[in-house]
Amino acid sequence: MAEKELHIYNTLTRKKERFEPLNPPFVGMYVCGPTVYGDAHLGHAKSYVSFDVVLRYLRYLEYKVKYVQNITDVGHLVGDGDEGEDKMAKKARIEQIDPMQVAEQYTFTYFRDMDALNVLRPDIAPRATGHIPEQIAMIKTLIERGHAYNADGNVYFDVASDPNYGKLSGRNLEEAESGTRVDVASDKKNAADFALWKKADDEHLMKWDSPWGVGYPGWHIECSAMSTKYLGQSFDIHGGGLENQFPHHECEIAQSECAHDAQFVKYWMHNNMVTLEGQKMGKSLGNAINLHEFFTGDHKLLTRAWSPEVIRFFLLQSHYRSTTDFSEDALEAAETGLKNLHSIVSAIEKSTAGKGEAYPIDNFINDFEAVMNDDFNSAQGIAVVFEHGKEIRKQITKGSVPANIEEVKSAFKKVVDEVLGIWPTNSGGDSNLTGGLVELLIEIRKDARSNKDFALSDKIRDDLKALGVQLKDGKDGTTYDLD
RNA sequence: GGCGACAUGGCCGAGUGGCUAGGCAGAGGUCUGCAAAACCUCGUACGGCGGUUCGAAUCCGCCUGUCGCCUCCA
Repeated sequence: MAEKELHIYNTLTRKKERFEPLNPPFVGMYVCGPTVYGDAHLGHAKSYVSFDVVLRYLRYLEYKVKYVQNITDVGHLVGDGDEGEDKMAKKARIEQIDPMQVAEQYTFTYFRDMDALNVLRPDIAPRATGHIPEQIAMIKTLIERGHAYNADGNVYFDVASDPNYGKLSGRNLEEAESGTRVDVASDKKNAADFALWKKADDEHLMKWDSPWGVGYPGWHIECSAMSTKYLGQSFDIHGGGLENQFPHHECEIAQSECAHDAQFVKYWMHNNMVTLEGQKMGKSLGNAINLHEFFTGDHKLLTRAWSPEVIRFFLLQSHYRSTTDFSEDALEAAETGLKNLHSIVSAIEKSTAGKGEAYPIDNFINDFEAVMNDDFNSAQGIAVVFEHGKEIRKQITKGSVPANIEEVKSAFKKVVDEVLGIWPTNSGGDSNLTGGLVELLIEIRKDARSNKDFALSDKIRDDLKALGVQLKDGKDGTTYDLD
């Protein structure tokens, strides 16, 4: 389907909808960020690479996007036996440091790994602990409006007061209760009520004063408070992992819409999960491979290192709403494919002074936009790049560089670099020392070959190959690719 | 138990009521001093059983299988 307008699959309506921002050309976009108590893993990569392409494509379409992604640095309750101990505190106890050190350390590694994946930084990365007053204010409003109640220092959202509760996840309260595996806290009016503020005991490390006593905020309220602060009571896009649809996003909607009388978010987007041998990869399952371990190869399930570029390309080859099943075989195929793509890009980049037939570059742009307009189909976007790229390279190899080669270059730069973010990082060898040296060796090899000194010419070829420089003999001389 | 996804050629992975996805791997060929690269050609896939239709892998039903959410998690 060739879409001229951007369409987004909206989890709220379970349909693809034409994208119409609330205040064009401005777009407010919020994506749930990480809880910083451990290194980012492949699952984080899938989510943030997916939304990175959403962001980049919106900017490509010339929307003025304000992109907010929170950092959750308040711990929430762990699921196992450590009743009442939160993640940040647990990690801090294990490592014998202050919880804020834990947060700071993993915030650093999070951005380090995302930078490596070429994920653009959010415009604003607000921290939950930096927005306690905003969260308290919102809770007060909810109490005043009769949507929340204080039970001896624990403040709960009163789910029964919100007739729309469940509209995102398609649940109703009766069903949620009958099958629940959660022990119901005794001070709740309703099993589905969720905490806005929790009372802290003496041992609790992260706690703040509030109108309801010393405590700490519930998990969901930070996203409502911070998105409202930076994007307003209503904004365009809210993204996150599918597993957050319920309860997290459902609760965000309830809190925000009951506090503000305005539609919270227009388009809800959820990325699917990464699986490892068919099983969900997650921190709590202990089968998550950290991104840093991928980059270094230092993990018992990995046979070698995998570059961030390959990880990004691998992820973009599937749709964000499909699960991505990880295997090293699949990564290896992606690696070879990416290398080929880079070879195509570099053949185009190196071409100048086109005198051949002009390439219909509008077709490339139209094809690319058509698939991206269909809910950001990066997998098809990559296919479009291959199809047109190979066609153009064919012309170039035949010695008929398109007359509009500069236009071709800028189109590829926009699509492959600006939107997809998979531009070769080390391709521009022509003007630097490496490029000069390789060209020199190519000259020497050429002479050796005309003298039939194949021992020398093969040595040059093989040794360069070992250094990651691939020579390619063509009709009009020899070119090269860097690994 | 409730809710929801998905099952595509050797592998990964898009998509669609009739027309080529793409990548990886593989086969043959052109080129080459030999290779590599590039280029040309090739596989005619869509879980099973019914149904709707002129026509379904694409729509409907049932079945089987896998997975996710219902609890912190991207």
